[in-house]
Amino acid sequence: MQSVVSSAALTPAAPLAPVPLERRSRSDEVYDQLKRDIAEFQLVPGDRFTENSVTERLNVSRTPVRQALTRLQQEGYVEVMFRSGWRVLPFDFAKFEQLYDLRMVLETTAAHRLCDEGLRSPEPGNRKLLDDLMVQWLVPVAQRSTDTVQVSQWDEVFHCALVEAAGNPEMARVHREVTDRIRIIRRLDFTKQARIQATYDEHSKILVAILAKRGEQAAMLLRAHIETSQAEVRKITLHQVHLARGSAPHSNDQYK
Amino acid sequence: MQSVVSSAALTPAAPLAPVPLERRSRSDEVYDQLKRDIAEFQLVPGDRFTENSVTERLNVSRTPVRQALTRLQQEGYVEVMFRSGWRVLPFDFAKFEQLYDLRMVLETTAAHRLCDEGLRSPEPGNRKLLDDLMVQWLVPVAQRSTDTVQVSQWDEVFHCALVEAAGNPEMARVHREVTDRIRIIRRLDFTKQARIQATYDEHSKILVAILAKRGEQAAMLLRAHIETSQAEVRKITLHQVHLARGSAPHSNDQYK
DNA sequence: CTATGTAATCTTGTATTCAAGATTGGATTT
DNA sequence: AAATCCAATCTTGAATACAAGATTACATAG
Repeated sequence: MQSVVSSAALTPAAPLAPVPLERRSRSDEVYDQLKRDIAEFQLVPGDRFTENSVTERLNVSRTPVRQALTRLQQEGYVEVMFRSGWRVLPFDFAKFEQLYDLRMVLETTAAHRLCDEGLRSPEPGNRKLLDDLMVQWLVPVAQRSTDTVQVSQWDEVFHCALVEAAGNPEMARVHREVTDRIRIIRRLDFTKQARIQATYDEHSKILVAILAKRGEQAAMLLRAHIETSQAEVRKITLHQVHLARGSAPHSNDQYK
Repeated sequence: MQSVVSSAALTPAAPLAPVPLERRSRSDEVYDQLKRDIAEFQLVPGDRFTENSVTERLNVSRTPVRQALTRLQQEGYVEVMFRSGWRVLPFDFAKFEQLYDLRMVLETTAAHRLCDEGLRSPEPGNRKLLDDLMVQWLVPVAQRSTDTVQVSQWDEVFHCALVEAAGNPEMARVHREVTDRIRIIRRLDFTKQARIQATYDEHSKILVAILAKRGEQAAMLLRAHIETSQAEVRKITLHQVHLARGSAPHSNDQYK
């Protein structure tokens, strides 16, 4: 029990990717479910709810519910009101602006590094990430998807893969957290067909620039791409939020 | 309402500063205590321990202990082994490299923005942050502190303030998390007097460059400054860790 | 009708109990 | 002596019980 230290302390932690079968606890299930509910407006920003409402709906005890809520609170999705219930944090547009900005910093940094990669190690694994993106986005117009939900998800994957390919897993992790946080608002932006075509066009340009090792151009295109989304966010109204809520498969009164 | 929220998000989780006005639960106390124990080598990377050992030492029930441990697990400090205890994650030097790298990206971005601030809003509050730094670091050699612990803490504050002054609270929050994560290794780097003088010199140069709105130079100096620390990290040996452990006020066998 | 005081009901924070294995130490067998 | 089996002991995950207030519904007084 005692001097495991000397040997263990130098041993690098096990690689994250091949974690052999993660143990999924009830807390994890509840966490994922609640996060989904928030992103899909089952739980509307500003809404108040109690631990028991979740308990009854998901049919688990309060313990895993509380663990999940604590995690979500830590990550900035909900807040607890002492002995007076929980609520989904109301929309904070300033915070979304900041998150979009942070996203831009991380992604443009990644773009630059992908283009300077000749100076570093080639990283075959990351190379494959990029190749997959090429295959998916550099396609004839006729082969482009028209499914807004589909393209919205692919868009997330595109940007995450870009950062992951840059080779700093911690940076990628932070970027993924940011992606999670803005998902709720990003979804409202992806309703128009025009945005879909623009997304294909812009992603293509970005990939071509990276392929040509033109870092500054790639960064500039990314910045413009993200700024477009950011501009859309500023047009989001509470009315739209309400509409999205109505379109949800189930109303949220099961939380009341 | 949301003022409470934003203030919470803006509250710097300073090393020792108690979070103001917030309701402090037992879980929070345990969380802080355990985090301190890890940063100060009361709990050594690789060490295994049980929930009950913490329970007995801090004289609280398992519930708040578990909440604190769950948080620490989420943040990458400890891991749980199913029905077989917990352990402090062993040193992962690759991860420290990545965190230093991320830190560099955030801080150089901040430096650039502080220099381009003429184009943006002046932000009087952030201006004061910078002024305070000037007062603290731009002093005659005779007035420099020689207390390694003191300077080590001030160094953290310096870099955090720089990022905060850049005006993106979310970016500052992420930077603060990174700062927390590398504290354990940073401490080992700040034992030599020579590093202290170098720190004063380098911080001075960085501030002067920012004052002169020379963004590229400021970023370059920051990069060099952080790379120096990063290089020191590569020299850290387990022997040093063991020494640091021995110098801790209490031995850690109270966890056994 | 309005305002107020109060008791019943909720709600979260913490402690305790129960469940399902994992670990361990020792007796037993080969 | 070495290996193996088995029961007692630990350990975490989840459920439940209890504590300290916060909220609410309602009766009552003005």
